Amino acid sequence: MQEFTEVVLDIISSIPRGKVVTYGQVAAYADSPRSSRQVSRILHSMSESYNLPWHRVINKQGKISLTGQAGHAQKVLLEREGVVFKNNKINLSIYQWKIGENE
DNA sequence: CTGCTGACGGTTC
DNA sequence: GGAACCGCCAGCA
Repeated sequence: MQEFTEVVLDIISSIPRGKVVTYGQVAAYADSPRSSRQVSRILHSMSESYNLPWHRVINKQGKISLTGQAGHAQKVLLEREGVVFKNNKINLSIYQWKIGENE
């Protein structure tokens, strides 16, 4: 068992292309189901310097939490990976990745 | 060390 | 069905 941050980063870097995960999923897998906020915090902090697919992390609403430029960029990145946006939202039933299932 | 903040989630009203 | 509130816990000043 590593640090919360370590686990989160590991998960983010393990998200398969064309799939997405929610903050709650990552937090739960990192042994902190209530730390969904920290997930976003880590992403924002680490993804700037690391090559992390932060755009594959969204909220439970299937939407992008960010607004404006950043949110738009994330949408574009996901669409490039084959993710289809439904009314500016993602169908989690299809694109939500099961952590630990398979890469 | 203390306190505040926050890409959110779940529950309650 | 939707809005509001609380909880949670790692970073950072």
